[in-house]
Amino acid sequence: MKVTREQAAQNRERIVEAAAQLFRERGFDGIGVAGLMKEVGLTHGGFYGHFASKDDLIAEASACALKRSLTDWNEFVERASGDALSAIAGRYLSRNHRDNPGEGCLLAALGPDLSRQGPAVRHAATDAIRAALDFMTKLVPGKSKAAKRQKAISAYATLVGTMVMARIVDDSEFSQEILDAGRVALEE
Amino acid sequence: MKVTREQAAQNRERIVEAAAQLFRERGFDGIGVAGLMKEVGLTHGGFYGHFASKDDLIAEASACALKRSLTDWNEFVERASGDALSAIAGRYLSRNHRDNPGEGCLLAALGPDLSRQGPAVRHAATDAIRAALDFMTKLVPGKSKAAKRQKAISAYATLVGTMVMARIVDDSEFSQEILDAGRVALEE
DNA sequence: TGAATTATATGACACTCGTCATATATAATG
DNA sequence: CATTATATATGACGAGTGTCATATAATTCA
Repeated sequence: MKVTREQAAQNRERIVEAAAQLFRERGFDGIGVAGLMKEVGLTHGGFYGHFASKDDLIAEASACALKRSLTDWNEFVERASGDALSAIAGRYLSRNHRDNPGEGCLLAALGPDLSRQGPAVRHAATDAIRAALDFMTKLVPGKSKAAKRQKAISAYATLVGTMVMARIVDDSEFSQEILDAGRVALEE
Repeated sequence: MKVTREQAAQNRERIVEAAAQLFRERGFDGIGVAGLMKEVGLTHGGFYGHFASKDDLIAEASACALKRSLTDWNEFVERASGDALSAIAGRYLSRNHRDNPGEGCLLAALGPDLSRQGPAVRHAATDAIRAALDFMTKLVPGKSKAAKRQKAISAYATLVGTMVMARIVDDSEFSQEILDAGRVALEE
């Protein structure tokens, strides 16, 4: 069975997108090549026509997810009335984001797992984090450029850490308290 | 080969401690039962005399690591001259902690992986997080009890998120900048 | 000392994993 | 239309997984 060049390219992209979602939902080890291809409607053998290895896909899917997050942030900010950081925090620290890691922030869904990956993955993630911080530095209030950057970094870290904690906790009231505390901290 | 009751209990504890370290270093899926027992100097079959399953061990090792972190914090604070939160932040956001996840904070090493675990693990983690936050609430400055608690939660989240980011980044200068930003944020 | 208990060792089980060689069938090209 | 190129399918490989039944040997207890 062969398909159009166009169709093939489209299949490749569907694999990357499915991977980006499933990795965030189940972890890099939580879904295998076979299961992934099945999800896209293909058989596992065809995988290696598109990617050199699973690690290769992990790098690409990670970059894809991070890039997507940044464009989402851009959208929120443009639509937002009021200060930009609160707009982002409101979206990021929502129950919706907490309960749907597959479509959310890669760092909150796979942060520690990323640091255990190979050089390619970590480099892609580093670039994306840099881009996100550059974006955020412009939004954040502060006297000097350095102060703004420092604030941007710590704000991002607070977002990630808050979401990680809110997802671990098995008591929904407690989880909500954590989300609220994060939002308050980013509003002063 | 049989050993003393005492020796057996000691072996069990060594398994838990080795697991607590290796899981933090390699992830829950990064080390198997066989490899773990080998590390302790036993054969893999003996594992099920001590634990009902790998999940069982994951729960116990997680609880062990979290409990240990809290007692460590207690020590730092008692020895510290100056404010307690800065003392904790100084230790937590150090290069030493960043480069040795196996002996560090479980949340920073396995946060998202914890949220994908079964009820037993998540419940143990929830209890430990509650205890850590209770401890931290006492240390943090603030007008009301509620304000102190909110501050404690966001401070913990900032610690975790900062460490997660600092570990992902593959540029050591950038990583240091992230650690510094976290420390500054927790000092105001 | 002799008998019962039990901590560990051995070895196997069914399964999943990532990877790849090969086959097949269709699109692209002349 | 004939030929080449190639996207996917099939099926297998070895290695690793968690789990467990059984054997062994030493401790514990009567």
